[in-house]
Amino acid sequence: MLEVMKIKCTNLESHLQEINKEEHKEIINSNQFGLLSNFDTRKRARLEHFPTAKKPLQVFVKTHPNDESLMVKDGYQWRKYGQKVTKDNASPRAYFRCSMAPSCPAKKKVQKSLHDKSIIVATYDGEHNHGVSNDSFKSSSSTLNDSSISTYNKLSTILNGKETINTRIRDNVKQQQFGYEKHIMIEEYASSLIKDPDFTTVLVKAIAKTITGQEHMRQGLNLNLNLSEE
DNA sequence: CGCTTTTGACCCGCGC
DNA sequence: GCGCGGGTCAAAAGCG
Repeated sequence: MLEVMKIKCTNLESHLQEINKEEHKEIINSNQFGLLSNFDTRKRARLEHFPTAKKPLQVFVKTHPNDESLMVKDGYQWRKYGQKVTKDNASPRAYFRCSMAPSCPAKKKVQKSLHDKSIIVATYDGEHNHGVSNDSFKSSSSTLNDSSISTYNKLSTILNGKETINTRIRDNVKQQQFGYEKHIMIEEYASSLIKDPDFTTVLVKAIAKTITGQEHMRQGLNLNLNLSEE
Protein backbone atom coordinates (compact mmCIF):
# COMPACT_ATOMS: atom_id res chain seq x y z
CA MET A 1 0.00 0.00 0.00
CA LEU A 2 2.89 2.31 0.73
CA GLU A 3 4.23 1.69 -2.76
CA VAL A 4 0.84 2.44 -4.28
CA MET A 5 0.54 5.62 -2.24
CA LYS A 6 4.05 6.63 -3.20
CA ILE A 7 3.18 6.29 -6.88
CA LYS A 8 0.01 8.29 -6.40
CA CYS A 9 1.93 11.01 -4.56
CA THR A 10 4.54 11.15 -7.29
CA ASN A 11 1.80 11.64 -9.86
CA LEU A 12 0.17 14.30 -7.73
CA GLU A 13 3.44 16.12 -7.13
CA SER A 14 4.30 16.21 -10.80
CA HIS A 15 0.83 17.48 -11.56
CA LEU A 16 1.08 20.16 -8.89
CA GLN A 17 4.48 21.18 -10.17
CA GLU A 18 2.85 21.84 -13.53
CA ILE A 19 0.18 23.91 -11.80
CA ASN A 20 2.81 25.74 -9.78
CA LYS A 21 4.76 26.60 -12.91
CA GLU A 22 1.68 28.18 -14.43
CA GLU A 23 0.84 30.03 -11.22
CA HIS A 24 4.40 31.31 -10.94
CA LYS A 25 4.11 32.64 -14.47
CA GLU A 26 0.95 34.49 -13.43
CA ILE A 27 2.65 35.95 -10.37
CA ILE A 28 5.66 37.04 -12.37
CA ASN A 29 3.41 38.62 -14.99
CA SER A 30 1.47 40.56 -12.36
CA ASN A 31 4.69 41.68 -10.70
CA GLN A 32 5.94 43.05 -13.99
CA PHE A 33 3.27 45.71 -13.59
CA GLY A 34 4.24 46.41 -10.00
CA LEU A 35 1.04 44.91 -8.65
CA LEU A 36 0.47 42.01 -6.30
CA SER A 37 -3.16 41.54 -5.34
CA ASN A 38 -4.41 39.79 -2.22
CA PHE A 39 -5.28 36.86 -4.42
CA ASP A 40 -1.72 36.66 -5.70
CA THR A 41 -0.39 36.86 -2.17
CA ARG A 42 -2.57 33.96 -1.11
CA LYS A 43 -1.46 31.93 -4.08
CA ARG A 44 2.17 32.57 -3.34
CA ALA A 45 1.65 31.59 0.27
CA ARG A 46 0.06 28.36 -0.90
CA LEU A 47 2.93 27.71 -3.29
CA GLU A 48 5.39 28.14 -0.49
CA HIS A 49 3.27 25.97 1.76
CA PHE A 50 3.29 22.93 -0.48
CA PRO A 51 6.27 20.70 0.24
CA THR A 52 8.83 20.48 -2.49
CA ALA A 53 10.91 17.43 -3.33
CA LYS A 54 13.84 18.85 -1.40
CA LYS A 55 11.85 19.26 1.83
CA PRO A 56 12.68 16.48 4.29
CA LEU A 57 10.00 13.86 4.66
CA GLN A 58 8.14 13.95 7.96
CA VAL A 59 6.42 10.85 9.27
CA PHE A 60 4.04 10.90 12.21
CA VAL A 61 3.92 7.73 14.29
CA LYS A 62 1.44 7.03 17.05
CA THR A 63 2.94 5.39 20.15
CA HIS A 64 2.10 4.94 23.78
CA PRO A 65 2.30 8.33 25.53
CA ASN A 66 4.65 6.89 28.15
CA ASP A 67 6.98 5.33 25.57
CA GLU A 68 10.23 7.33 25.76
CA SER A 69 12.24 5.16 23.37
CA LEU A 70 11.70 7.34 20.26
CA MET A 71 12.17 4.24 18.15
CA VAL A 72 10.42 4.08 14.78
CA LYS A 73 10.46 0.76 12.97
CA ASP A 74 10.53 1.77 9.32
CA GLY A 75 12.46 -1.13 7.79
CA TYR A 76 15.94 0.35 8.18
CA GLN A 77 18.49 -0.10 10.93
CA TRP A 78 19.37 3.14 12.66
CA ARG A 79 22.20 3.99 14.99
CA LYS A 80 21.57 6.76 17.46
CA TYR A 81 24.37 9.32 17.50
CA GLY A 82 22.96 12.14 19.55
CA GLN A 83 20.14 13.53 21.61
CA LYS A 84 19.26 17.10 22.36
CA VAL A 85 16.59 19.02 24.17
CA THR A 86 15.44 21.73 21.83
CA LYS A 87 14.19 25.13 22.80
CA ASP A 88 10.68 24.84 21.38
CA ASN A 89 9.90 21.33 22.70
CA ALA A 90 10.50 19.86 26.16
CA SER A 91 10.76 16.36 24.69
CA PRO A 92 14.31 15.41 23.67
CA ARG A 93 15.14 15.12 19.96
CA ALA A 94 17.07 11.99 18.96
CA TYR A 95 19.43 11.86 15.99
CA PHE A 96 19.84 8.64 14.01
CA ARG A 97 22.12 7.54 11.16
CA CYS A 98 21.42 4.56 8.93
CA SER A 99 23.64 1.65 10.00
CA MET A 100 22.65 -0.81 7.27
CA ALA A 101 25.38 0.46 4.94
CA PRO A 102 28.61 2.17 6.05
CA SER A 103 28.37 4.88 3.40
CA CYS A 104 24.63 5.44 3.59
CA PRO A 105 23.98 9.20 3.97
CA ALA A 106 20.44 8.75 5.29
CA LYS A 107 19.68 10.36 8.64
CA LYS A 108 16.59 11.04 10.67
CA LYS A 109 15.52 13.12 13.63
CA VAL A 110 12.86 11.82 15.98
CA GLN A 111 10.99 13.93 18.50
CA LYS A 112 7.67 13.74 20.26
CA SER A 113 4.99 16.05 19.03
CA LEU A 114 4.77 19.29 20.95
CA HIS A 115 0.99 19.04 21.18
CA ASP A 116 0.43 15.28 21.48
CA LYS A 117 2.88 13.19 23.47
CA SER A 118 1.46 10.02 21.96
CA ILE A 119 2.72 11.06 18.50
CA ILE A 120 6.37 11.07 17.55
CA VAL A 121 7.60 12.95 14.50
CA ALA A 122 10.38 11.42 12.40
CA THR A 123 12.11 13.79 9.97
CA TYR A 124 14.15 12.03 7.29
CA ASP A 125 17.22 13.62 5.66
CA GLY A 126 19.09 12.13 2.74
CA GLU A 127 18.29 9.02 0.74
CA HIS A 128 19.35 5.44 1.35
CA ASN A 129 21.87 4.03 -1.14
CA HIS A 130 20.79 0.45 -0.46
CA GLY A 131 17.64 -1.63 -0.17
CA VAL A 132 15.32 -2.14 2.77
CA SER A 133 15.79 -5.00 5.19
CA ASN A 134 13.44 -7.94 4.76
CA ASP A 135 13.93 -9.06 8.32
CA SER A 136 12.84 -5.95 10.07
CA PHE A 137 10.11 -4.98 7.67
CA LYS A 138 8.76 -8.03 5.94
CA SER A 139 7.30 -7.28 2.54
CA SER A 140 3.56 -7.36 2.42
CA SER A 141 3.30 -7.17 -1.34
CA SER A 142 2.16 -10.74 -1.54
CA THR A 143 -0.88 -9.94 0.49
CA LEU A 144 -1.49 -6.52 -1.01
CA ASN A 145 -1.33 -7.30 -4.71
CA ASP A 146 -5.13 -7.32 -4.81
CA SER A 147 -5.46 -4.25 -2.67
CA SER A 148 -6.63 -1.82 -5.33
CA ILE A 149 -10.20 -2.11 -4.16
CA SER A 150 -9.30 -1.52 -0.53
CA THR A 151 -7.13 1.43 -1.55
CA TYR A 152 -10.06 2.88 -3.43
CA ASN A 153 -12.33 2.25 -0.46
CA LYS A 154 -9.92 3.97 1.91
CA LEU A 155 -9.58 7.01 -0.31
CA SER A 156 -13.35 7.15 -0.77
CA THR A 157 -13.75 7.00 2.96
CA ILE A 158 -11.34 9.88 3.40
CA LEU A 159 -13.18 11.95 0.83
CA ASN A 160 -16.66 11.11 2.13
CA GLY A 161 -15.70 11.61 5.76
CA LYS A 162 -18.22 8.96 6.78
CA GLU A 163 -15.73 6.83 8.61
CA THR A 164 -12.40 7.52 10.19
CA ILE A 165 -9.41 6.32 8.23
CA ASN A 166 -8.07 4.75 11.38
CA THR A 167 -10.94 2.28 11.63
CA ARG A 168 -10.86 1.07 8.06
CA ILE A 169 -7.13 0.89 7.63
CA ARG A 170 -6.73 -0.81 11.00
CA ASP A 171 -9.23 -3.50 9.99
CA ASN A 172 -7.75 -4.01 6.55
CA VAL A 173 -4.20 -3.96 7.71
CA LYS A 174 -4.76 -6.28 10.66
CA GLN A 175 -6.43 -8.74 8.35
CA GLN A 176 -3.34 -8.67 6.18
CA GLN A 177 -1.07 -9.38 9.13
CA PHE A 178 0.72 -6.07 9.40
CA GLY A 179 2.53 -5.32 12.63
CA TYR A 180 0.87 -2.86 14.99
CA GLU A 181 3.44 -0.12 14.53
CA LYS A 182 3.43 -0.44 10.77
CA HIS A 183 -0.29 0.05 10.44
CA ILE A 184 -0.16 2.96 12.85
CA MET A 185 2.57 4.50 10.70
CA ILE A 186 0.41 4.09 7.59
CA GLU A 187 -2.50 5.71 9.40
CA GLU A 188 -0.43 8.66 10.43
CA TYR A 189 1.12 8.98 6.99
CA ALA A 190 -2.29 8.95 5.36
CA SER A 191 -3.65 11.34 7.98
CA SER A 192 -0.82 13.79 7.38
CA LEU A 193 -1.48 13.62 3.65
CA ILE A 194 -5.18 14.30 3.93
CA LYS A 195 -4.56 17.27 6.22
CA ASP A 196 -2.77 18.95 3.32
CA PRO A 197 -5.44 21.03 1.55
CA ASP A 198 -3.49 20.94 -1.71
CA PHE A 199 -3.27 17.19 -1.64
CA THR A 200 -6.95 16.69 -0.98
CA THR A 201 -8.02 19.26 -3.56
CA VAL A 202 -6.14 17.58 -6.35
CA LEU A 203 -7.11 14.14 -5.07
CA VAL A 204 -10.79 15.03 -5.14
CA LYS A 205 -10.46 16.35 -8.67
CA ALA A 206 -8.64 13.26 -9.85
CA ILE A 207 -11.02 10.80 -8.24
CA ALA A 208 -14.08 12.72 -9.38
CA LYS A 209 -12.78 12.61 -12.90
CA THR A 210 -12.01 8.93 -12.58
CA ILE A 211 -15.50 8.12 -11.30
CA THR A 212 -17.42 10.29 -13.73
CA GLY A 213 -15.26 9.73 -16.74
CA GLN A 214 -14.68 6.01 -16.51
CA GLU A 215 -17.95 4.27 -15.76
CA HIS A 216 -16.46 0.79 -15.95
CA MET A 217 -14.39 1.54 -12.85
CA ARG A 218 -17.44 1.97 -10.66
CA GLN A 219 -16.36 -0.97 -8.54
CA GLY A 220 -13.15 0.79 -7.74
CA LEU A 221 -10.95 -1.97 -9.01
CA ASN A 222 -8.46 0.44 -10.48
CA LEU A 223 -7.69 3.84 -9.02
CA ASN A 224 -6.32 5.58 -12.04
CA LEU A 225 -4.66 8.86 -11.07
CA ASN A 226 -2.85 9.56 -14.28
CA LEU A 227 -3.14 13.29 -13.86
CA SER A 228 -0.93 14.17 -16.76
CA GLU A 229 -3.89 13.67 -19.05
CA GLU A 230 -5.93 16.37 -17.32
C1' DC B 1 33.82 -8.95 21.48
C1' DG B 2 31.30 -6.10 18.60
C1' DC B 3 27.65 -3.16 18.21
C1' DT B 4 24.53 0.31 20.21
C1' DT B 5 23.28 3.89 23.43
C1' DT B 6 24.30 7.67 26.40
C1' DT B 7 25.83 12.19 27.17
C1' DG B 8 28.94 16.06 27.74
C1' DA B 9 31.87 18.61 24.71
C1' DC B 10 32.59 20.66 20.57
C1' DC B 11 31.50 22.81 16.01
C1' DC B 12 29.25 26.02 13.21
C1' DG B 13 25.72 28.92 11.22
C1' DC B 14 22.80 32.69 12.24
C1' DG B 15 20.99 36.87 14.29
C1' DC B 16 22.03 40.87 16.84
C1' DG C 1 32.57 39.75 17.86
C1' DC C 2 29.47 37.37 20.80
C1' DG C 3 25.89 34.42 22.34
C1' DC C 4 22.49 31.12 21.21
C1' DG C 5 20.80 26.91 19.51
C1' DG C 6 20.85 22.94 16.48
C1' DG C 7 23.71 19.25 14.88
C1' DT C 8 27.69 16.10 15.43
C1' DC C 9 31.57 13.82 17.72
C1' DA C 10 33.59 10.53 20.60
C1' DA C 11 34.64 8.21 24.92
C1' DA C 12 32.48 5.45 28.26
C1' DA C 13 28.96 2.38 29.53
C1' DG C 14 25.52 -1.07 28.38
C1' DC C 15 23.99 -5.18 26.19
C1' DG C 16 23.53 -9.69 23.92
